[in-house]
Amino acid sequence: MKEYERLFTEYLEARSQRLTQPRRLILEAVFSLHDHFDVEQLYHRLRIHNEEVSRATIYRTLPLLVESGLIQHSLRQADRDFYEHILGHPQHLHWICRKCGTVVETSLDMVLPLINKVASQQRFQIEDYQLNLRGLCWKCADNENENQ
Amino acid sequence: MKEYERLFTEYLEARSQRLTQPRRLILEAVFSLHDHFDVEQLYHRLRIHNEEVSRATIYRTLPLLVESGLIQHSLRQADRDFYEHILGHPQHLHWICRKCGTVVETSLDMVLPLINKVASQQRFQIEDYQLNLRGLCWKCADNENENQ
DNA sequence: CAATAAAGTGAGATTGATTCTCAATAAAGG
DNA sequence: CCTTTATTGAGAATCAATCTCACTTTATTG
Ligand SMILES: [Mn+2]
Ligand SMILES: [Mn+2]
Ligand SMILES: [Zn+2]
Ligand SMILES: [Zn+2]
Repeated sequence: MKEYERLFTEYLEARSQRLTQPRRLILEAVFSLHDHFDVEQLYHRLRIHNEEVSRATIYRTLPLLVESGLIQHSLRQADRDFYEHILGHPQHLHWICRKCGTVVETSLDMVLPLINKVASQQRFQIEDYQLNLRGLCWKCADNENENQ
Repeated sequence: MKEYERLFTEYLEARSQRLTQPRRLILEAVFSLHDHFDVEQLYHRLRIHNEEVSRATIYRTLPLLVESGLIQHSLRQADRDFYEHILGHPQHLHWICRKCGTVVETSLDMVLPLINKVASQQRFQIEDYQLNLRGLCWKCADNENENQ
């Protein structure tokens, strides 16, 4: 049994909830993706593999995965919420191009200790890191200059 | 003439746009607020002062203020976009309590040089800083423990 | 293996922030 | 004034996210 299955089961059982078939399918899909995803992408990913789960169930399951610490809501783009699994993934910065939508990740190693220090100083329990920089990637910046 | 008026006028004129009465009212309201605000708050702020501007115009003006560098879209909370004016305000971190909604700001002085360095390395033009940490403030964390 | 209770699901309706449309109005420049 | 161009307001439209509720799974018990 994979670790994320064990953790999710534990989380659910502690609250008298069940690891049902739809939830298991969503969990597997989430960990099969290695990129940021939104509900629509997850929905189609499941359909492609003939694993039909309703959108409503996806919308209901994502908060459970967030609460259990397996995924994180880390971006908002094009009026949609994007998630990514975080189990085993170090926190990072997101560089989001407002024009082409590309998302680049860079290390937070230099910064995380400082952030955690501030957190403990004010006794703040961090649940989600949303450390996002929006602007123009170099390609799109070059294009804007060309076309004035 | 205040600096933000001058800057906004310059921005508009460079694009053959006009500093109209509604836009001027919105601009003044934005700089009269010293906190994060959303469209609804701005709308009511204006109404209170008998300065009626339609929501549509507010929604149309905010992107202009963002583009001109006077304000920033820095938070999303309770399904709403929140802005704050940034002219003369140093960038900062946001600590957002998911339970009571409180937003605390802390300095970015230690971190900003590192971020800017990474930005120039990858030639990324930053337009908005959305450096947000979500979780529980100490008060809400204490409450959760009390009530198990 | 039923039978029962509790938790979960899917389809479709609903909500609500944001965007769009378009006729009417305001600003700029002669 | 007059003309041109930009802007506005009211209400309709959009669409991600949430909610409702009858039906289905799952777990438990005898
Ligand atoms: Mn990421
Ligand atoms: Mn702020
Ligand atoms: Zn780009
Ligand atoms: Zn709180």
